[in-house]
Amino acid sequence: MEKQISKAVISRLPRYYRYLGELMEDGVERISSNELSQRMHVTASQIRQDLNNFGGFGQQGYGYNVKFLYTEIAKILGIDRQHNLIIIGAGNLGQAIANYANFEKRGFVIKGMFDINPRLIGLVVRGIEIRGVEDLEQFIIENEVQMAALTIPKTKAPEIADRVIRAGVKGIWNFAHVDLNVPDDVVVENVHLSESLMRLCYRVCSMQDGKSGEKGAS
Amino acid sequence: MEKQISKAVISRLPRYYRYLGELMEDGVERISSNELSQRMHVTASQIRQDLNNFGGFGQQGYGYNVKFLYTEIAKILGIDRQHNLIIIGAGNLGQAIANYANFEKRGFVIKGMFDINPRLIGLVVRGIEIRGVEDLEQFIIENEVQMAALTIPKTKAPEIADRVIRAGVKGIWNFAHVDLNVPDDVVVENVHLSESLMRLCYRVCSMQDGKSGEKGAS
DNA sequence: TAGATTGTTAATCGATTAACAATC
DNA sequence: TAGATTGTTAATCGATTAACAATC
Repeated sequence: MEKQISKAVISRLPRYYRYLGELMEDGVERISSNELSQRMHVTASQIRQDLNNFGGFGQQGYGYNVKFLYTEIAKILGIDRQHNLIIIGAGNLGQAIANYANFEKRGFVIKGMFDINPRLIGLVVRGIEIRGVEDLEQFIIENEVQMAALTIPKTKAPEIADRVIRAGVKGIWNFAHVDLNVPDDVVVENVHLSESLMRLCYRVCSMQDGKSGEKGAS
Repeated sequence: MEKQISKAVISRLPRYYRYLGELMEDGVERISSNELSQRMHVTASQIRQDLNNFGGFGQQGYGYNVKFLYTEIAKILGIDRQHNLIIIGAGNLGQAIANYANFEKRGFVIKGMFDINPRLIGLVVRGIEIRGVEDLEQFIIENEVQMAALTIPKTKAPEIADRVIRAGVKGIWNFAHVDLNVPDDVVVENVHLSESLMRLCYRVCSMQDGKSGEKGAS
């Protein structure tokens, strides 16, 4: 059994990936953990520690090759492969995700969109036809759909989650304000926008109530 | 100087709040840390520890009064007060936020929406007119806007952030894929959707590569 | 009172940071 | 070789969990 990587480390990887992508665009070839740490406002120690969970990507006296590290992190995250995705809930949020072009660059292919609203069914968003949820199971199987984004109300989410999981979906990107119970071999990534806004609210308020700074990283 | 509350604690408060709200809807009057811990899949110890950062809300032998705790957490989060909000970027994501009715329940009032696209300017979303960004500063001052949601491309975000901050905004809800540099008295809450999707991807992939479970909480 | 459950201290666990030998 | 910077171990720090006295 391989060493377990902590969730804290995983959640930092996409940010490293983003910074490395920008460095590549700027034509930077190599970078030291120290330089990167200053740009990212983290410690160099943490960067080296994080990366070494997955292997020695650097070279003493030189640092890290930006391009190489970029592709290695892509491999670690699994975004070097293709992932078939569907979006359930074709409202504004669902359409926002469908329209977000960058996802396709990272191997995420939006295979279909679904809704229960008859007015939306048949519409085409970014070349993707909106379907009724009747077709869900068959579509998932036929298109080897691995992940589903749930941009639907919390009342519908648990039932729809069960259905897509039974049809073979392994990852749920959950925007509904509810915690989903899923089997051990399925993962849920929650995006609870209202909770995010409340956290912002807390921080704004405690700032104004005179408490100086804050603890912890963003 | 008051004791600093760790970010980990803060980020759990909205979830407690959500569960307590649901308990209220179900007509539950009191709950013990133990019962709540089972529903939420956290330890009872953590619940008591978290709440005691802010005061003794419970009663020995009884537990916690659901309604009381609910309103106390609202006070802690600052969502018992009104907060004026604007949305900059009236695309799908901006509109999704504007349409999300629940925010208004929690004291968040969307005062205005802004965009640079002339096609969108003048349109009305949920009773809110979309304005051009020329009017930004004046609008913020006149409407006592405290927070701004940035649903714009990463290229525009830093400049717009600077402008709203200069006009008095204290909290930025940042959906752009860029890290914003802000003064000490301004807070940024990031919602980086692409990073969230990458985390999901990692977890789906490592699940499939045979590694059994995971560490840490969602 | 007896039972239940909190508030809080102490123990454990994990994550971050510091330090430095290895090595390019 | 000398200088730079990693990989990695050890030290520190913080967060979570366990335990239990206080108390309703």
